[in-house]
Amino acid sequence: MSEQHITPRAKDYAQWYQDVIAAAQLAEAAGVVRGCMVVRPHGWAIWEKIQAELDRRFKETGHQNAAFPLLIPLSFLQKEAQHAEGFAMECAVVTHAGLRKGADGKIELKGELEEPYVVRPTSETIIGHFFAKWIDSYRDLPMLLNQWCNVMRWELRTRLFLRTGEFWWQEGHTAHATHAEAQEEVMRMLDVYREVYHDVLAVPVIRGRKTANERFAGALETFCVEAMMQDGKSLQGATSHDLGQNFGKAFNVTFQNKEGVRDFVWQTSWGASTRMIGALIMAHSDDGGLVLPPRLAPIHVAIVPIWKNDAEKTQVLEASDKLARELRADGLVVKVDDREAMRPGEKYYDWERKGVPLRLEVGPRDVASGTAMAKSRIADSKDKEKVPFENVGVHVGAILDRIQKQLFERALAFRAANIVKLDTWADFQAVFADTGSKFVLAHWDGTTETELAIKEATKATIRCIPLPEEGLDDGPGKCIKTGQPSARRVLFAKNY
RNA sequence: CGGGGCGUGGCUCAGCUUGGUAGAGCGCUUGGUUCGGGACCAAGAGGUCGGAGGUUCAAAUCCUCUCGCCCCGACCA
Repeated sequence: MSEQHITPRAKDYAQWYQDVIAAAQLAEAAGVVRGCMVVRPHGWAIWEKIQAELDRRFKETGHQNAAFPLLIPLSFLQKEAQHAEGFAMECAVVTHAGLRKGADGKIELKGELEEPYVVRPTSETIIGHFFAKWIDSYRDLPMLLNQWCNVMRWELRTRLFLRTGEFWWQEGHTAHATHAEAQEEVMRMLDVYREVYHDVLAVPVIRGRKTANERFAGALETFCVEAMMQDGKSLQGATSHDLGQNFGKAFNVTFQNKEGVRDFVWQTSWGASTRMIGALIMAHSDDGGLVLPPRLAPIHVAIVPIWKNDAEKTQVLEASDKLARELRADGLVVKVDDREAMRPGEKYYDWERKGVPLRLEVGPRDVASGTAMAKSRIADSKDKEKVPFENVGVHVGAILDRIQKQLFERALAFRAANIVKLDTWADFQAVFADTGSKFVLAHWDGTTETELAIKEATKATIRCIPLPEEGLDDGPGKCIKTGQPSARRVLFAKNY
């Protein structure tokens, strides 16, 4: 409603990001709770769409949803040493239950708990506990669960959607009889994430394996999908972990195999969070505000009626409502913007900053000609096209499909223009000078020491070791920093 | 958690140096005129100046503490 200024990307990318979120009313800092956010209805509607797309695919691949406690006994966290170490610093802890009125009349804490609870930063431990209870035979496997929930990580520095104290996500947890089966699951879910990013968010991603240094605390291997943002930085879009038997051993999750031999289960976990909304914003949005791919847009079409007097108003509103009814019959969400106090131009800006993919203008001239003026969110403001009232659903559907496709292609082209293979340290440093970043495919000698030295020197990190299927490698070479032998190129970038 | 910046009607900010009863623009409400890319006129409503304590006859302003937000770093995904 109120006019919002959006800082241009070129001027201040971080400020632009915040402005887009505010202008589209996606979320805001809670303020009263440090580092936490309030997701406003428009933001949550996008999340619900993402959830629906993921959830459908989880079910199609045999998973069931369940729910586990928000609070985890502190002792659980301690059972897997690496895991505990990895999350120790960011755990919020519940130490008291109940309140009472103190001597000064103020509310104070009452009963101290014998064993404190940790507010879940992730649920491997508590789910491990229940897996141990539920799994006894190879016939109980595989166990394929997922939960949609919120988690808390006490981050020192937060940014809306990208890193907040509390965030919403899904975490899949599975147990298998063999390592091979678990490994298959890890890749299957990684591909689910890739599919949703490509087909729904219209954001191209690169699948890869994390280095030991970047691995999930407690995992054997961590895989990820990495997406390029418009400033050339990378954002980890989702992760899928091969937990090996680490949690099986920590929580004594065992089963008897066909031969009657007892063994620890092989587990996986995989997750994607509200951070996906951050990826969406930074991949597609522009200086005019939010840009949403049609498949995620809570509102697909905004119809703006244009009138000068009551007679025209009646006429254009009637036509607009009719169009809306037809489009809704096709399953689209349509708003007829009949607000009296606002002129058409202001309505255009309003829907644009909210990311609505398509606007239809319906004025007296349009009613006379039986067509509406259609304006795609990603087209130039002068670039409007006529859409006939007749079979409007077919035409609008085609335009929305086209926008979905254009967004993906635009993002893909941007990434192609900003991904480079480099073989000299000087070139490498030049790319990451100041605040610069691209996707750099370069050789690395495989040691954590070199990885950290490169980070120290350039702030770029190894985002992943791309899977062979990504087709980004071209054989062995020499490490860009040390000159030592390297088997393959890895992906470097600054990251969110 | 270290360094820096900022908290004043819904929003952007002025006022603070040099204490003296809180301002502007936008937005909002009402009425009217407008309406094909951010309209205009008129009349209104709206603020314990982030919070607590202190100094003072008097604090948005000075001092101390504290909370929150933003940026850089460290940590993290």
